[in-house]
Amino acid sequence: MKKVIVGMSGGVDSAVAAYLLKKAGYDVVGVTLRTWAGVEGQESRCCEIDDARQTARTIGIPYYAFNCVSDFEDKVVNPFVQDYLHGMTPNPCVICNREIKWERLLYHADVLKADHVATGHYASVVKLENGRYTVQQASHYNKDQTYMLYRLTQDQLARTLMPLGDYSKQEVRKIAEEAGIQVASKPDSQEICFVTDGNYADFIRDHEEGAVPGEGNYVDEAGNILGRHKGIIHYTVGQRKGLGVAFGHPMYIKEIRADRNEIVLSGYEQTYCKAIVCKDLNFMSIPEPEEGETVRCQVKVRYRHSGQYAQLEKIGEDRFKVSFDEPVRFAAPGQSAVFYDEKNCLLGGGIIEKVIFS
RNA sequence: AGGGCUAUCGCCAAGCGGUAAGGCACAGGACUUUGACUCCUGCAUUCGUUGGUUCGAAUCCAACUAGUCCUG
Repeated sequence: MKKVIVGMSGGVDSAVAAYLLKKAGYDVVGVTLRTWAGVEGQESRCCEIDDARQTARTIGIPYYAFNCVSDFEDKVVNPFVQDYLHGMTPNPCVICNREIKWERLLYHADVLKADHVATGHYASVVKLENGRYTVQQASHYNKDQTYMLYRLTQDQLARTLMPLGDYSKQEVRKIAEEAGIQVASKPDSQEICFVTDGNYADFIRDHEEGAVPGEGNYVDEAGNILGRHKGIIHYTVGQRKGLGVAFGHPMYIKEIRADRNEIVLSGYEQTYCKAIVCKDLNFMSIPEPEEGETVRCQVKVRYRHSGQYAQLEKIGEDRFKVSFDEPVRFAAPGQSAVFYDEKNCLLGGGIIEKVIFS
């Protein structure tokens, strides 16, 4: 009998993943990675141990909770804070998946002599004819979570099971209900798991030893001063609300210039970009393209992006230029650009380093 | 002191004789394992004040008040 370690967050999805694997005949062990010790013992929404433990008991599987708070702090939280201080818009979940979740689950799988690890992501692991592993979008596109998984390595994928790829959220809740799982109707998680009150600026201030950048100017693209901002950590590219300045029409943050403590505001049309430069790449369905080679694919510059066709081109060491067929809006440095092939599988992805508007 | 200009929601702002656009902000809600975006809903019976002209005024006229600029 194959043994599998299921990462359980305390929510419905991972609970049903564990349940389905058990039903399919696997020797299932539930594991929760404790990533965050909030004030007054509040846990983050990615690791609610009490719910996970109760679910494991209901399903009838062994369960362990492991602490990885300091690891999470080092690899996810601190880089998140630093990115914000430098005017970028980090995407902690994609880092966490590779560096924490899979890394630690596989470690525990080895210790517990398990063959696989599994999660409750809405996506499917696929082995291709070229021998590589990739992740295919969920059949129910509106819950597809492949965007968050593009950084997983071949070694990680080789041992990964994702049982929920063909289920809809409604089906999952129904299965949970029928199995008597208590969290069947628990709300979906949302927002960054370790910023429990949704206030990033305060969180960053609390986690930064040094001074955080203060007030500065809003400027237009020509450099004219349009007003004052509260400090760059309060803003992100694409933001329209909460700017505190009024114009006759909507204004968006086009760019954050951390070095000059300036925020560039522009109208709707000016927020489109035609290309981006990515770094820190990871390739899945294909090996990393050579310099001079170009690859056609579809690219998402954010979770919930419908995607845009583009051409990839290696322009240097761990640097790729992504040229869009049609301009896209609100690509933000620090966010991830995720590439898909024609079969809706992950081709690869990287972190947006630079946005090219014209 | 004289002359010009302006006074419309907390803020910006359209309207130019026919019965108060829009944006920001704010309040709800939808969407969401990142940030943002987006989408619904609500938000001036009233246009500095007082009179007048008119079937009808924020829109025209007068006076007053306040702000602003120019001249002295």
